[in-house]
Formats: sequence, structure tokens, C-alpha cells
Amino acid sequence: MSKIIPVRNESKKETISKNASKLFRKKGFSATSMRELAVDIGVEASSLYNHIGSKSELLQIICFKVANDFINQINELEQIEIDVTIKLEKIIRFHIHKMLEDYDMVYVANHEWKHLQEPFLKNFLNQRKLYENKLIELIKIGIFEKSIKKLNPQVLAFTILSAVRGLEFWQQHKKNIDIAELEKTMVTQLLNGIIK
Amino acid sequence: MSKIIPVRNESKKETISKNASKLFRKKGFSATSMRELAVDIGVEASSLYNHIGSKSELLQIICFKVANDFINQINELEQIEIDVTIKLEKIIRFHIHKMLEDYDMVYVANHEWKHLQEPFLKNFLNQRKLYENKLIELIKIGIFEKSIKKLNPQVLAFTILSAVRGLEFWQQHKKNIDIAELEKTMVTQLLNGIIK
DNA sequence: TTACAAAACTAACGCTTATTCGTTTTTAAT
DNA sequence: ATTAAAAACGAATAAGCGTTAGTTTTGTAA
Repeated sequence: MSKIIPVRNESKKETISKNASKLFRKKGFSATSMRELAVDIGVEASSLYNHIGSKSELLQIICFKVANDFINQINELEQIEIDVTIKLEKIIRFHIHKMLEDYDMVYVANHEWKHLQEPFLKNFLNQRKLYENKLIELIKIGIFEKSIKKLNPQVLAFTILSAVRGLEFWQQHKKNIDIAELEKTMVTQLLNGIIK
Repeated sequence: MSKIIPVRNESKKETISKNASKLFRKKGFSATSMRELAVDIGVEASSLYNHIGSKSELLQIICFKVANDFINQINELEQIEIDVTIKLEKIIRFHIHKMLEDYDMVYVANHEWKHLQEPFLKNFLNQRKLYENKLIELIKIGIFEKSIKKLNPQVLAFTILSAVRGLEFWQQHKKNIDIAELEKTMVTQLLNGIIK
């Protein structure tokens, strides 16, 4: 008989979630079977149900963990009194670090959330919209304070989010690009542009 | 008995592909069943196989149609002798227009390509890399000519691609944002930055 | 050592899946 | 009206799905 062995001080549920993140990212939520997940962990599929409620629950855990991390960060940022442009820079850098640390989970939250069941789907999209709106508000302040160009704040926000959400590419080029250069380049491009 | 009725001068295969694009986008490739697709078209699932070879073939058609469109555009652009920054602007605008015209197909090509079977998967990724490399080369020329800032060309290229690939958000905000403003804002942000 | 709970196992359920088969209906050309 | 091809159908297939039930093994504490 095999066993689920949690690494470090993780619970077994966390171990399963981590493995699920990896598979959901690689194969997609729908194309990943509980039997595959079980093989990956080294246990029978039915044994997983001693620790989790359902396949769907795994997706919930992943998506809301990520959503909360981002909401928390932007909430903290709101409290601090620094220039808007510096806040934007911090947000971009946070996205880059999250994508580095929790690649699988962030990827799944970005790409597989549509397979959440109600009411979790609505809930997740509300969280997302909340985050987007906070970013838009930040940009509006910047425009008001004349530190940011007078452009459509919604588009500016979505472009930043699209750019950082697309950071998956970085995983495949880890060796070529070092993280400090990545950060510097993206922050410069998104905030200052690329044309001399 | 029902029938597959092609609109305009499309073939029936094209009609099926269009419908498949819509469903693959909404539900994902794996979560879309041939029965659902059949219902959408108004026919029995088995009847589809008079026109297509397999579910997988539908994904191939979609992904390679999109890949070819983008490759063709950047190839044409290579021939023209205009400033690099104007080429970049044209590329960004082309992405915006494609996302507007063929939303479902472009979305599927961007998000569901991983479900392609070999050798199509490798083939598609090669096409993608080819496109990315052409964009990187363009940026390198710009840096050499000193019209573009000396930053990591790979990161610059991927950030632009991430930003335009994320243009899905626009579909949900069609009413609020008009396309001319969208184009202007994104081009300005990505090329000139947002800070005054 | 005994006893209990946690967590593994095997086996199965009911359902859905993509696809195939043989047949019938429809369409279009002679 | 006759014929042949195209395209629909219903039924069936084999495989895979998430999940449950009942049972056995394992780990822990008295």
C-alpha cells in the first residue's frame, strides 16, 4: 500500500491541491481525471475522497487561494501613502513574484476558473472584478493627479493585467531571462513605454 | 429531420467549425461534447461525422486558421519598408481587429491549443515560436536603430503579445469602450508608456 | 495488547464520452 | 421517373468518468 506523504508542514489536502494545480495547468481541469491525480500522488482514486469532497472542490481551493492573495495585496497597498505610479510598479512586481512562486495555482486561477460551479463561479468573478476596479480607481487617481496620461483607465488597467497574466511565457524561458531584468523591463515598458 | 444549413457561402464544415469555436470558447475543448455541438447545429451527433473526421480535427482547423492569419500578416509586414515602431503599431492594431472579427477562433487558438494531438501540437507551437521570433527580431532592429529603448527584446515581445492576447476582456466591455479609443490607448501604453 | 480512528484498498455504480455501423431519407442530375 | 450520391438517422460499442460502499490495513494512544 502507498500513502499520501505531505511535504514540509502541509496538510494532506494541501498536498493534493498542489498536485492538482500541476495537472490542471498541464492538461486543463476537464481533461484531468481523478485517477490521473491519484497516480501522480501514488494512491488509488477513491482514497483521495478521504481528504477532499470532490474534484470541483480542488478547483475552488486553488482559485480562491489565488484570488485572496491578490486582493489582500492590493488592499494593503491602498492603505500605504505613496505615489500612484509607485503603487502600479509594486502591483506589477507582485504579479511577477506570484507567477514565479505559485506558477501552477496562478495559471489555473487565470485559465480554468470557468469550470467552477455556482455559486463559486459568480463569487470568483466578483472577486476578480473587485480587483480590477481597485486597479482602475488607482489609475483614475493618477490621471487626476496628472502623473498618468489622460487615457481610458479601464483599458490601461486591463492591458496591465493582461500583460502580467501572460507571464506564463516566463516559465519556459527561466534560464534565458533573470527575474530582476524581467521586472525592470516590464515595469519600464508598461509605465514608461519602449520608444525612446 | 433537421439539416445543417450553411450561412452565406460557407461550406458545412466551416459552419460546424464556427459553432465549435463558440462552444470551445465558452466551455473549453474537453468540456464540450459532440452531442452539445450537434444540438447547437440542430442535428444528431453522428451526422456530424459525414462532414468532419473527428472532434480533434475541429480544433486543428481552428488553431491553424488563426496561426496562419497571424503569420501571413507579419510576413507581409516584413516586406514593407517602414519604421519599426510603425510596424509594431500595425501589429498591435491587427491583433485588436482579429480579436474583434474572429473572437471565438482567436480565443480558442490562444487557450485550447494544448489539446491538439501530435503532430499538430508540435506544429502549432512551432508556428507560434516562429511568430514570436519574428516579433523579437523586429524589436532588435528597433533597438539597433536606436528607436527602441535598450531593454530585453524577448520580454518586450512577450509583454506585447500577452497584452494583445488578453484582449478578451474587451468583448465584455464592447458597449463602454469604442474600438478607436481601445486601439489608441493600447498602442500608446505599449509603445509610449502611461506616465507623463 | 487492545481499541479506535484515519486512511488505504477493491469493486462497482450509473452516466457520459467519441465514434462506428447499418439503414433510411433527402438532394440533385439524368 | 430513375438513379446515385450526400447526408440524415437510431442504436450500439467500448472506454472512461466522478463518486460511493464496504472492507481491510495502518497508525496512535491508553
